[in-house]
Amino acid sequence: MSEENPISVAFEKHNHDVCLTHAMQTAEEYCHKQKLQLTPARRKVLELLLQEHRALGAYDILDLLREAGFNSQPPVAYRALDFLVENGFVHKIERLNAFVACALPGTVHSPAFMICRRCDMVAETQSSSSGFDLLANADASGFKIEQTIIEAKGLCQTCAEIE
Amino acid sequence: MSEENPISVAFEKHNHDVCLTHAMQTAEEYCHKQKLQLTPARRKVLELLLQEHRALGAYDILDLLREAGFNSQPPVAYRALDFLVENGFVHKIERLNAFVACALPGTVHSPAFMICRRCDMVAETQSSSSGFDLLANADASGFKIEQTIIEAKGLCQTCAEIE
DNA sequence: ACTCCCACGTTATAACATTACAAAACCACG
DNA sequence: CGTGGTTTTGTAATGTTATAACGTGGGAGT
Repeated sequence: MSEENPISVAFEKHNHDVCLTHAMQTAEEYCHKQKLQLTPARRKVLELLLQEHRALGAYDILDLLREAGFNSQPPVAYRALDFLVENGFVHKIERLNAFVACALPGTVHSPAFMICRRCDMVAETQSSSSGFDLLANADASGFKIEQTIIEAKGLCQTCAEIE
Repeated sequence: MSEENPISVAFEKHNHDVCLTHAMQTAEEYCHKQKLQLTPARRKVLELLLQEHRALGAYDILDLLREAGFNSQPPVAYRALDFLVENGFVHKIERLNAFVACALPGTVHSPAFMICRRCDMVAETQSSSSGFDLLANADASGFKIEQTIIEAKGLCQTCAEIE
């Protein structure tokens, strides 16, 4: 299980408990090392995203937080999400205005996402940072890229079979 | 989004009148061929985006429409934008929740964008659709990509010099 | 104990987007 | 023509996503 291929892990069956535990541990350690506070709200939001294993809107998260006894004003969720995104534990999916737990926490990576338009499943994959035109053009125009988002919309295998 | 910005010049100087006229002509012809209606509101929105030559939010567009004597309820802008996006005359920049006129109207292309975080300038470029990992992974997992968005955030040359 | 920083509590509001339904304009074809 | 279906628009209301602003409290270092 720990040898799971990172590619499209979301589209394959696997043990959530294990990946949740592992991801939380990674986050703990990272925060400890960096002297960052993984406060209850932040921890809970990360847990929720890992548990759900899909993209959640900020207000979905807010609802879940409320159920868990947390405060439920929007800033509560957004602050936690900002923290988690900043530190690479969570990614924002711009197309969906939603958030998803990182599949490879604790590693520097340049993610790309495949988003099923039918079931809203989000799978994280790696984008190579070399060999495509965007970077070459950026270079030529003097643009300094700091971060690139890549989001592919389409149909996951399951939904493609259904349609 | 509705903020006026002095640095909002393209990364390269060029004659807006010419590109506006050309783009409008292209749109006219395309719509005529496809039996699509380039109605006054749709035409005006496209003109506005070409004129401004930067990304505008839907409500910015709405304001400009109002100034031009059009109706100003949100659906007016969103309907026009939907039409223009569907037909490839305008692209949506997901990161900014904003819209920008296509730099290559009338051609099938897979755009990528460079977005300056300082001046919100948006430059369109081409993304090669081959040779990067996303597609390979998608293929391997059975995901059928229909559309990919690529948005790079960073600093344009001008802003990089200022900072 | 003081103070600085960070995180949180809370209210309010801004910004972005859609639903729903009625009316009007357009257009194909008999 | 005219009439029926399709597309577009008018309009009100509402839904969804995100941030501003300002005050409070708690822990670390001095």
